[in-house]
Order: sequence, then structure tokens, then C-alpha cells
Amino acid sequence: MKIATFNVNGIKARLDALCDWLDSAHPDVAVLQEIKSEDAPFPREMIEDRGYIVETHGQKSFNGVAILSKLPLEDITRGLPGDDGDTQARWIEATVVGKTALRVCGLYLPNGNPVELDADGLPVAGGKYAYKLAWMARQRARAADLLAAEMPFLMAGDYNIIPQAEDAKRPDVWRADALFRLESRDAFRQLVNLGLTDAFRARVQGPGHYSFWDYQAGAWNRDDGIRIDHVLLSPQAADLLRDAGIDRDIRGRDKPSDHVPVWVDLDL
DNA sequence: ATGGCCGGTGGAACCGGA
Repeated sequence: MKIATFNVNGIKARLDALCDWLDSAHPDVAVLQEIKSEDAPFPREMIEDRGYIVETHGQKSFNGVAILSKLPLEDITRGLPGDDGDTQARWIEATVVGKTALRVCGLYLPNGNPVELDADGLPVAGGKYAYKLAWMARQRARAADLLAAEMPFLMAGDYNIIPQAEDAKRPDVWRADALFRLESRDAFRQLVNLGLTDAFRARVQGPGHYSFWDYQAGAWNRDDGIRIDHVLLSPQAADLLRDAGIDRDIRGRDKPSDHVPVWVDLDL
């Protein structure tokens, strides 16, 4: 079973590119981020025509996530637990019903910039960086709950985290950025240390593997990228890992997103 | 040439992204 994550940066602007990718990569399940659409106007027909069920968790203008699946979905939930006041559409979950049930979490983790710190160097409450770190604590709590339930699961999406220096072409320019600050990497490592596996790094080592290239400054042509889209696997899911990869070539096609798809193949 | 963009909104600039 091939499961992919793709930050499309606007579903309306990316519909043709998304369908071209679905036709060439044929994932069984795809989680999307930054659909930038409410649920009702989401353009579902061209995706459904390709055999996918479409479940969205959208909002106007910003954020928004979705799950596309060729297999039946059950128990769909929207929103990351832990803060009823959080109205940003960044989390969707569903159980993919195959021969073994797999819980799939699709996520769009907050960017966190600009980083605002107080005199003690702590994130300013109410600021975007504090929101990012609090969101990651909620994600960690959700992962702990799913681990306790002992159902195989994965958490796939745009993490807005550069895990290691080798995951950036120019790590030094990212040192103070919310994507690479120590607190951000610590939070990501705390999540992984619950027992999750970074699927891509279980298959591919070394530098030069990116999932995002900025539209600005010729980043793609200079291969000035960062690896920020990840698939984390629960122990039971990691035992089923057959392969993982990044569909880098998508970035060079017409009207690309600034992100490319990242995928795993599980023996399911 | 060391700067260079893009999508959504709303119908012109501006916000947000990373």
C-alpha cells in the first residue's frame, strides 16, 4: 500500500498538477496540506473520477488538509485534540480499511515564524512560535494515545521541521528560523523518541534529499532545498515498511507547488 | 548581475508562506 503526503499550496491552483501526479504515482492514500479551500468548494470531481474517496478539513484562504483514498475510510476525525479554541484546519485522521486497519493522520504543522522571544529567551505566549511548540506537544500527546491503542498508524504531512543539518542545503541560514531552531528539533525528536520511525531516513541516508524549494531566488535551479515533509511510522507500521521516497521531479513540472510528494510503501 | 515568488482575496494591494 502506497501512502503519500503532498503540500499542494492551493488546491484550485494545483488541481491539474495533482491529477497528473496521481496518474503517474498512483498512491492508494494521499494526505494533502494547504488546500486553502473550504470544504464545499473543494474541487473533488476530478479526484473522485480517479477512484478516490475525498475527505477534507478546510477553512477559508489558509491551511486546510485532506485525505484521498482508494480504500474505504472509517472513523474520520477533524482537528488535533487538546485545544478547543484552535480553529486552524491542520489535522485530519481516518482509518484505512484494508486487510489490516491502518490509522492515517494527515497534518500541517504550524510554521512558527516569526520567532518572538522574551527577555529570558522563552517563546512569547500568544506568538506564532509558542503556538507551534504547543501544537507539537498536542501532537505528541495524540501519538502517545494512539501508541497505547496499539493500532498501526502513521503521521504524514508538512511538519515544517528540518530534523538535521543534512536536511538543508544551507543549514546555517536556517539556524534561527522556526523550522530549524533547537526547540523545534527537540520537539520533533521527542515525538520520534516515543517510538516512531522517520520512514524516509529508514531507507535513505546522507545529504541532498529535500521536499521543499522556495519559489524565490532560483532555489529549485540551485537545488537550495530543505526536507520538511515527513512520514512518521508507529512500530507496527514500521515493521511493514517496504520502501520510501521523495517525488522530486514534480518540482520541475509546470505550475508546481513549492513542496513535492513524500511517500511510503507498506506491506499491507 | 547575490536578486529573483506564488496563491487567495477581491477586484488593488496585502497577507501568509518557509
